[in-house]
Amino acid sequence: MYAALGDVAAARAAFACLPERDVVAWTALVGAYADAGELGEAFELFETMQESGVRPDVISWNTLVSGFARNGDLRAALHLFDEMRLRGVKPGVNSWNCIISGCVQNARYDEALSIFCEMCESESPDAVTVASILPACTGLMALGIGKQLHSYVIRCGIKLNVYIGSSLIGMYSECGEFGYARSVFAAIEEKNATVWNELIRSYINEERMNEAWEAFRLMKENGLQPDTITYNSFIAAYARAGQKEQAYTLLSNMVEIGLKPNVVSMNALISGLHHHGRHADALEAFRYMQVSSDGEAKGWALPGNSIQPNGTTITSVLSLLTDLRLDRLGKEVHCYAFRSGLISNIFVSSKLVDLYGKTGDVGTADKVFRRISNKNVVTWNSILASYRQNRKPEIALKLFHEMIKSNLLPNLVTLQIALLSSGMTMALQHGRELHGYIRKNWPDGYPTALASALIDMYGKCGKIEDARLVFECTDEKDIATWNAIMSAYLLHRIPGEVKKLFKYIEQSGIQPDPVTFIILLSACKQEGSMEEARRYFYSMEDVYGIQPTLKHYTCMVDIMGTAGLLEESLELIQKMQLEPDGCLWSILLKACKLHSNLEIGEKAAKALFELEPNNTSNYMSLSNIYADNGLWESTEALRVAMTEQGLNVERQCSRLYLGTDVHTFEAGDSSHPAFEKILSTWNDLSDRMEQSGYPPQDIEPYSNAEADPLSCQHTERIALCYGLISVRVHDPIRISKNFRMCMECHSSIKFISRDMNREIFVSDGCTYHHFQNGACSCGDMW
DNA sequence: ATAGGGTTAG
Repeated sequence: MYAALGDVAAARAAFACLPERDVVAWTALVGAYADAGELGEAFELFETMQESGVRPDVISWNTLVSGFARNGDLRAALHLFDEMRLRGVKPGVNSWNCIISGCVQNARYDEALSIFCEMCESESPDAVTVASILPACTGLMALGIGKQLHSYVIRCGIKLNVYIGSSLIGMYSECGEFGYARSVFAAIEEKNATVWNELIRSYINEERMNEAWEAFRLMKENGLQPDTITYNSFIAAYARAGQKEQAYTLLSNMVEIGLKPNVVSMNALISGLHHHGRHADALEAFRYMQVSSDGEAKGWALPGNSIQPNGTTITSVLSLLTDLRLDRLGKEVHCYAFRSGLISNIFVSSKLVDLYGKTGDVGTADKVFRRISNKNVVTWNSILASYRQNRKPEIALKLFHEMIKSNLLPNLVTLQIALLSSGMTMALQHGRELHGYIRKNWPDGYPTALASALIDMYGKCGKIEDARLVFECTDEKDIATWNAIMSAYLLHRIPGEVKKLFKYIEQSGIQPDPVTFIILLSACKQEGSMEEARRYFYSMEDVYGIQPTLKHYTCMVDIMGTAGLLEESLELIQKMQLEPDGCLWSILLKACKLHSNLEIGEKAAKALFELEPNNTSNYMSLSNIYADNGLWESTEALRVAMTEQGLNVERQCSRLYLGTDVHTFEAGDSSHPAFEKILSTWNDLSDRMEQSGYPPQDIEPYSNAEADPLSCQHTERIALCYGLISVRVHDPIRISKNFRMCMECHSSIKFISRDMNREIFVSDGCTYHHFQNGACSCGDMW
């Protein structure tokens, strides 16, 4: 009795008074401790029972197994289940039910199903088994197995009770089989609130709100009171639809009829509104339940109620703060997660890695990542994406290999990030290895999303033919596939092919997306065909119903500005319905420089620095403009202004790819073992350039270690020299650097490509240069 | 003495 009441101490006292302790008494005590979550104690009692000569029977084992499983230690539960069989105790149907429901409760649906199959070899599943395994089918969207279980229930004459019935409705409704869901509902003789809730949810899932409310009314008519879960389902529906007022009305309705909104109600509000893009409203909902640092409730809208955030809350909120780039509040939530222990929730910790990665603090992202003990694929994907987004793709690739070594299987997202990272670093060999891996794991054709990522990778690695091959071999092309091949041609400066591909798109009736037009407009820019760009730009809305975004306007300003139509560009900016951003102004600024239009140029610069006072790259581009015009004093003034504002400029560095090895050359760093050789190689080249009549190269590659961070520090020359020494003669040299190349480097590499007869690729964050025979694919425009 | 359903999340 005490065990059932959850009073462990009383149960223990009662147990101590027993004159005789049989297996039933011992097991009851073990169960009491297991229920209380005191697993260590439960296990010790189990041992003590055996030491005192009482042999555990099958129910004792079941008690222990389910105790561990329910308290989240599935590993131990599985181990005990094996141990039981090793000790010659044959598991009964109940034992199988214990371990299966344990797996399901821990969301290990695949494991649950395989144990279920094992069970079917020796036992017949009963009503409890079916009710336990059905949620696994729902979780895996395994409609086929679910249907088989349904027919098993009918065939064996198992009564369609509320447990099996509600699980079946849930399964069918989750799999989109609403008709089946309704007929199961009709077949349940004694319906309870759960069954009605499932029916309502099936209507909500089908977006039939009128029927959902009709069911709500009928539920009451049949004498069943809607409960918190009923209301939460409606709240979630309205929040997802962005209907904040309706959702809040339901909250107060709940309170009026004496129901307490719980943490799920609030989570539904937060995540629903967030998904609908109502970020401010979602944040407001969280503030209602926010807890201050001393643990006191700051103010929950409904008096007398304070709802503690749980793992789901924190996950949703972190996701929201990431989208809003509110890293300061994110840190507060991080502290809260730490204090409350929610940090051990894998959803929470993965989201934290995401947050820090997306807000540019990859160092903290890495620290959080390292401390996660139960890393899964999503955790790894988060850290890989963080490094990639923070322009450290070579670390992303290194971690990818670490992940493989730790025996975790990469998923589609992992492979996408790895391919993107390979493309970014031009790590062709990595990319090829990934391609091999993908072919091996999807022998009958891989998902289209991976095809697009492969096309992107080959394009960025300079292998346009391979990109084309993957494109041609992809049967089910979606718009992303087309965009990928088009942007590969764009990268290789073959705008004619981009437009040709778009013609196919038009002819085959595929709907282009906003990205398609960015690529198209950029192709027009490469060709300098302004009229065509205009036509595409206006056809977006008129023909395809796509609203131009800021990026499209930026392309247009770029093209028109380059063509010298500065007044018209400014007009376009002023006429558009969108707020111009820094990027748009900086493009206009560049065009103004090109045509020496100081008047509009100053307007653009003023707007730019107002918008992004802390963006170092803006100063970079302005500095480049000054430098190109020989305005050294202005460059210096800019550098002083930046120092005064405490801005740090990212160190310049170039990377050279040798197979899967990456050599990094940072500005001012002469620690490379081949330093002397690099220097002498450069001196030789310098001499040869001078003899050939190239303009004198007055910049020593290592001389300006502490120099102005805004001027090019020519790290690509160092990388190139090392490449000339170490890359096999007929292999291309691949370099990527984090800043735009300067004019001098560009012309000297052109020279070297002819003089040394080498193929050289340089990606400089602005564009992609392919040097061959003294020419560059960028046509000297970048 | 053991086992069964529903709302929120990447």
